[in-house]
Amino acid sequence: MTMNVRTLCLGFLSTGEASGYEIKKGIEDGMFSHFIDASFGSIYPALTQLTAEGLLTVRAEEQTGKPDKKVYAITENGRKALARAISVLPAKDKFKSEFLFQMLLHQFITPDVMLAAIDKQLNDLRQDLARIAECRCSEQPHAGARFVADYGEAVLTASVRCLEEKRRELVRQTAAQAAE
Amino acid sequence: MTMNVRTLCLGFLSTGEASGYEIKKGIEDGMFSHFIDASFGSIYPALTQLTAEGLLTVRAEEQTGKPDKKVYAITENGRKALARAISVLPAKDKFKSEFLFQMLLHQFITPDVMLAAIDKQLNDLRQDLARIAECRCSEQPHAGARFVADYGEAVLTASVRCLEEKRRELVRQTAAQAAE
DNA sequence: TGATGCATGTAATCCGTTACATGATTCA
DNA sequence: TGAATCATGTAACGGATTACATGCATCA
Repeated sequence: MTMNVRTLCLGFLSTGEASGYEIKKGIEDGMFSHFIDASFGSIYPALTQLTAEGLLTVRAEEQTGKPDKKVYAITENGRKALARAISVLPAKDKFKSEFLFQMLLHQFITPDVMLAAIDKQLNDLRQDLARIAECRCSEQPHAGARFVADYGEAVLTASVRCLEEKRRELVRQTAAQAAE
Repeated sequence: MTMNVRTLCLGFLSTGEASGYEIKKGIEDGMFSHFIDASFGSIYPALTQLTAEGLLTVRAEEQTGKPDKKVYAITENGRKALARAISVLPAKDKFKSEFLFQMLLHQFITPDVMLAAIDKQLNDLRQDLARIAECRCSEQPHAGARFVADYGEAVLTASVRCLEEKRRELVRQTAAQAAE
């Protein structure tokens, strides 16, 4: 499966038309955001290219007060290309975590730096959870969205629980050492 | 925090000396593998560079039957550089999942493709869990390794549970539709 | 008046992977 | 004999991010 910005744009537009700007925002705070991100610098060229290939159509939308919009819509060929790209066994998930790298090498950092890192991580995780909950309410939850939301929620909840325990442990230990 | 191959090599070598080849293998099946990966093409140049900067030392080790090894060891300056790189608030975790992309857009794939994807995902997750369990036994588990192992296990276990349920649901639905 | 949001786009740059090149040994 | 493991390295290539460029409207 080729999971690049092209396929991502096709996927996003399969649910309705949108501009490049809206795609970026939609990815950032919709269901896609758990497992993907993309920048303007990659989205705009991809949309131009996909349109040239006939997988999308464009329509200029004039707006008063705001700059003009280029609204993209997926074509029949676009849907076919998406279906083809998506019908392949997915590659293994890729997960990169500076946080876990830090925790693995915790002997190089002070307890307060470690605590700060844990708190930041907890914060990030909780924000993600909140966003999922939001999506659940706003978007009409079709089966795919429910699947991704359930999966994300399960993973994030487990992370938070584990971290909260680790945090308590750390605080206890630090207090014990300070008391010596 | 700058989590690139350079920092990764410093981190790995902080636990003992190793060759480029051993670093690659060690990352692949040690605790690092949950949240990082790196190829030879990036490791070898990084080691050369770090040595030139005085953060590592090299020693050629002749071997009978096998090609010579270049064994790298971290220097005092290397440890300092690592500590500096690591004492910064970590960036947010990055997670990319073709699998979830597929599930979100499940209307474009057939039930059997979906089932195959789920089974592959379950397989990948279980392999990861098995590797963690292995690391738990082989490596002497210092606090950092235990932290990462616990975290990884919590997350992966939650994923597997959620997926198993989703799989049962899918099988039930497919059977019901076939019976119509 | 200065930041933020809306809106699009290009160019420089980074960071890494993949493929290639080389070569001995061991195991099936 | 052919694949796999050990071992190092370079070059081509890809894919994306960051920074830059532009410009109007709104809100504090």
